[in-house]
Amino acid sequence: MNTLSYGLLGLVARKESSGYDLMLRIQPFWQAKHSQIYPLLASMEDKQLLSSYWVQQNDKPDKKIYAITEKGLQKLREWMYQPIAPAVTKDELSLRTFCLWLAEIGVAIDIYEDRRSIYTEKKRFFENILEGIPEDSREFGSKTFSNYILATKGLMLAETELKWCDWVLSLLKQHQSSSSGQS
Amino acid sequence: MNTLSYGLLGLVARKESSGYDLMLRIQPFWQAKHSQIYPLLASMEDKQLLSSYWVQQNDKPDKKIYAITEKGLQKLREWMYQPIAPAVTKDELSLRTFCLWLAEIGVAIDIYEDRRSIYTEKKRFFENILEGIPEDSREFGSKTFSNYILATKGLMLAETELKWCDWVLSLLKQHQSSSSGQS
DNA sequence: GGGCCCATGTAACTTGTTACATGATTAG
DNA sequence: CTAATCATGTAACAAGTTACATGGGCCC
Repeated sequence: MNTLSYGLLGLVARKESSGYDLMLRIQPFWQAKHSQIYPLLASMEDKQLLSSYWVQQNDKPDKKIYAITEKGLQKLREWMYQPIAPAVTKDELSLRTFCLWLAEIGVAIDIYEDRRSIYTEKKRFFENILEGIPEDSREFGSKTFSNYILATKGLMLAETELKWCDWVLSLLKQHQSSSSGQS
Repeated sequence: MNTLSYGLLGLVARKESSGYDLMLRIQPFWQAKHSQIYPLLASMEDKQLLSSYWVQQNDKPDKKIYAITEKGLQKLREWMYQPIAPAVTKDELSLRTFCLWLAEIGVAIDIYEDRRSIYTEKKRFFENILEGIPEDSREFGSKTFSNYILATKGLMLAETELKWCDWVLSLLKQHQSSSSGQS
């Protein structure tokens, strides 16, 4: 069982869901495609950690709902006592930043403005989630406590990234104006 | 050519380096093992984007230093005009947080305290880097400008993660004391 | 004497991506 | 009429990890 499998198991444990829905809900924390998720769910069903049933829908394709089994819940509880792997971040922007010295300043500004708008959107995304969590669902012990603290983290990080973009842009624009007319 | 290859090319372009050194320097921005990096460097040499020579050392194993070629530099410049992929983050802690409702509060506290000390260390790491960058090496155009803005970002993010851990811990401890004696 | 750092490399495996395959409904 | 969303799945490939392999110097 890999980490993603446990993540899916954890989501199903809180609320039975379709593979498609799990794929969407796990995105903010673990970017995985449906083509990776569907086979994992199937193999967890083979191992009897999950059970499933089909739900017919009109106007939409039918969906397969997964629920956690007692065995799956047991497996999840054990997982809670295992050591936690450090976070892995892979951001092409950082690698691109290594090479900023060989780009024109206009290109550099475009790069960080693009990133700025991505994080503005991300900030809004987490703000919306937080607005949807009522005060009485924010205490430890409730299943939504996780949502509350994770959305808060997402928001805080998005704000920090935004602040950084603004700061970088201010440095770049300052340089641009101070050296205007020199080229 | 994948993203990691361009990242390595970008580092070599700023300073010729051994594979081992590149492996260490790229860690904060792209976690890759030496077993992935060495073959990539070899294949880039095959494509004549890099050249190499051996340096003999006493007391340490000999090392192979890579330098960028004109063709490699050309390739890097082209890369600067390509679209940038969004950041990918995979943090087991987030997935573990989904399942907090089925853990005891003591276990939860341990988890976030562990993470707290990791980010305290990370903060120090970036602070040290920043201290090593003199004022006059912080302007756009210099190769160290990248180091300056990336280290600043690393520091800002580490501080945010730290603040979040502290906040989560305060919620957990508050809950712990308010419900003490109830179990 | 045990373990870490330096330094390079390969082999076997797992994880993750892209592309293929299907198809109805809805919004612009 | 074009694209997106919902919904599931597989096949081929690329990316990344773990383990194997070697070996001197240094610190405790």
